[in-house]
Amino acid sequence: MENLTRRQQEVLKLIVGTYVKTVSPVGSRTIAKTYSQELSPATIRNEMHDLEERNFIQQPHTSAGRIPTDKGYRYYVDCLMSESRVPPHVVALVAREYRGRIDNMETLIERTSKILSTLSEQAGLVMFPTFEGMVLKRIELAPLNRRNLLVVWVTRNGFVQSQAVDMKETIPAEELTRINRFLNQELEGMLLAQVQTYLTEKLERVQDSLHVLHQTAIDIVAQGFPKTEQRRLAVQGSRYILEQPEFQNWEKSRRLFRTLETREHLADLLSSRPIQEGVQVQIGLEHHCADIWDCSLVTAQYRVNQRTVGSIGVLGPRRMQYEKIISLVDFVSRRFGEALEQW
Amino acid sequence: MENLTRRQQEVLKLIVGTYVKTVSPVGSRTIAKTYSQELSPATIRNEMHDLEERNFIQQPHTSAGRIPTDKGYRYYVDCLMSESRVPPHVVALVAREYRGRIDNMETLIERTSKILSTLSEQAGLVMFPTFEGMVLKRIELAPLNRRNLLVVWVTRNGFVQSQAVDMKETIPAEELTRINRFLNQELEGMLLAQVQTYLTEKLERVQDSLHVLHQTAIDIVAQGFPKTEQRRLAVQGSRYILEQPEFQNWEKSRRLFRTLETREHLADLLSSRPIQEGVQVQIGLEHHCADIWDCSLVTAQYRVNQRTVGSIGVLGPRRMQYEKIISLVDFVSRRFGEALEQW
DNA sequence: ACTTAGCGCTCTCAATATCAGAGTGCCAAA
DNA sequence: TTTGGCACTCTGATATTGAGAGCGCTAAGT
Repeated sequence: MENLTRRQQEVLKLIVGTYVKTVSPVGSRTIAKTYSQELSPATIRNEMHDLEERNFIQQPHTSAGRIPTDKGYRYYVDCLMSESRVPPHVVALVAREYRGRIDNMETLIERTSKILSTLSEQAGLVMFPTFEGMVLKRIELAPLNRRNLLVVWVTRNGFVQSQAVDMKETIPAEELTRINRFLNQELEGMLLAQVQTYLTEKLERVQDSLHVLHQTAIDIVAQGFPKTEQRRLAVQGSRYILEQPEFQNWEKSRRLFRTLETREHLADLLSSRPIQEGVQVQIGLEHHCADIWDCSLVTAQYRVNQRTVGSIGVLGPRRMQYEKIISLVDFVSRRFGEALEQW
Repeated sequence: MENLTRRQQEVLKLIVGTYVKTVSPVGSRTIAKTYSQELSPATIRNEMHDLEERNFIQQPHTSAGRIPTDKGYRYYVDCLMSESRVPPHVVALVAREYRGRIDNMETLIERTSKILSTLSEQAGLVMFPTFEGMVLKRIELAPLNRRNLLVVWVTRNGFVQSQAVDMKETIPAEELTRINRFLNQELEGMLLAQVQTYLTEKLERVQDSLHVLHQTAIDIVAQGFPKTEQRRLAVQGSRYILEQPEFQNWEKSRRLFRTLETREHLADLLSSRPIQEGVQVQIGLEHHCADIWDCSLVTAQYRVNQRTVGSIGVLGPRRMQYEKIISLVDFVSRRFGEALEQW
């Protein structure tokens, strides 16, 4: 981490704070007035000059005030920002949202992204939990017609996934029942990530009369393992970003919405392994997604029974209230994990 | 329908056609040049004056050209528009999209709304099929914990819905199995809309030793009947509307996105009973949704096994190529219905 | 060595003026 | 009924101007 003098730190902090509020470049007078000691604008100007040379701040044009650069925000987030707790009304609101009857996981997830977006006044993102991270409660084979079979997976926390399988030949009803019973006996309570390897190993060990049945069962499980949706992403409140003054520019908002609608990039960003525990902040171009270079992304993973199964996040303009958003994302990720567990 | 002279009709038709292409008010010179007979601009001006008095067209300001009003578009759609078939490349593209393996209904629906939006270059909307309109294949009861039970419904065409039920008291596993078997025996192949009444009537008829079991079964079905999602709506390509020149105005786009994100209004519009068969067109304020007064909505219902179970639509600026969009929506609604059937 | 007053300079933004171009409405003549 | 012609209106692009904000630099003060 680079060295900044105490005064430079304070100046940078004031610049970020003021810019986030006013959305217009911050001049030396403004800083001089809010600065703790009496100092003339000229002195501040000198400090600002240094900060600019070292690329913490920049001028949109000659003789305008300064705005923070990516690096400036980064330093702010890492070193200057004061920790903050979510305010009581947020705690209350989140508790209220999760208290009511929630019929299925989709609703829970939609509601969570809605919570994130209304409280942050920015876009709220929630990755659906990875299927592999969940524990199987029950598996159900439902024939759709002669050749197609629907495999329905119910996890212990009530998440349901289904996947159609195209069978080479019709399987008689009785055999299907036997396979179904066999699968439930074998797999109940197992982590879904382990299901396939477990079955294959089992096949190698057991060489009995049931061999053919086992083989079919493995086939069904392999083909019927949910393929899509693993990276499904719920987005709410993209309109908030549109309302920000810096997105009046329509080329920007075009690009933003392209990214938001495709969801691929976002899903990548959210599901990439984080470097460390806790809340991640990606500022401006740090996330390497050129279409939203002007946005920052604050993410956190959530856990169910100590196991990380997905992540949530907030996407907003680079100029955002990082303290507020970070504490919000942290808080909601925990509560969301708990809600998933209890449910 | 109001009377317009042949010439007035042709002038109106040309105005709509030209305006849709150029997005700027159409003057008398332009019309005079493209008009079938030789006529001077002055003559056209007279006709335009009449059309304006009768509210088919209007001037954005004095001495600008004319643009169609809602009434003008309506007349165009009802009387002037030439029928059109979807071009071969659209037929091919849609066929290709539906040919590939589709793993679950969500994917099918997402893909359909994507088809609508890319081909129309506007927002594509697809209502999920009403659950009540589908036929039950199988019902599955999976205990989540002591008090909660997950009811999983699988329809004949492979759609899966689940709903958690809060039981007053724990039901023993064996009894649950019996209830489950009973429900499957009784309800398989039944239209979901009829399930509840059927069971209640059955209860009244049968007064045997199984009465208590039946009672519990009915309870479970009543509570476990999927409540949400009935009006779930897939939206793709809202960004296309944002790109239209008339939505550069940011107050407009703000309102538009509010509507698109809430989805409630849209779902209402799509699920309201249509006046007649086939494609519906709602122009401008005809849909009584003030937030999108500048948009038109083209919708059609889709059927599975002769039964109407949902609808699809395209939302775009009022100035749209109605021939093209109408034929597209009509075409996709049929193909989508077929895809749902075969699936 | 640090701080500051002051001055000249630059750039933006809003207000204003100007002008060409498009299009109308209407009248009078064909 | 149609049309040529002309005066009038409104927009939109372009240029001009001036006030205001803010900086850099220098020289003087502490």
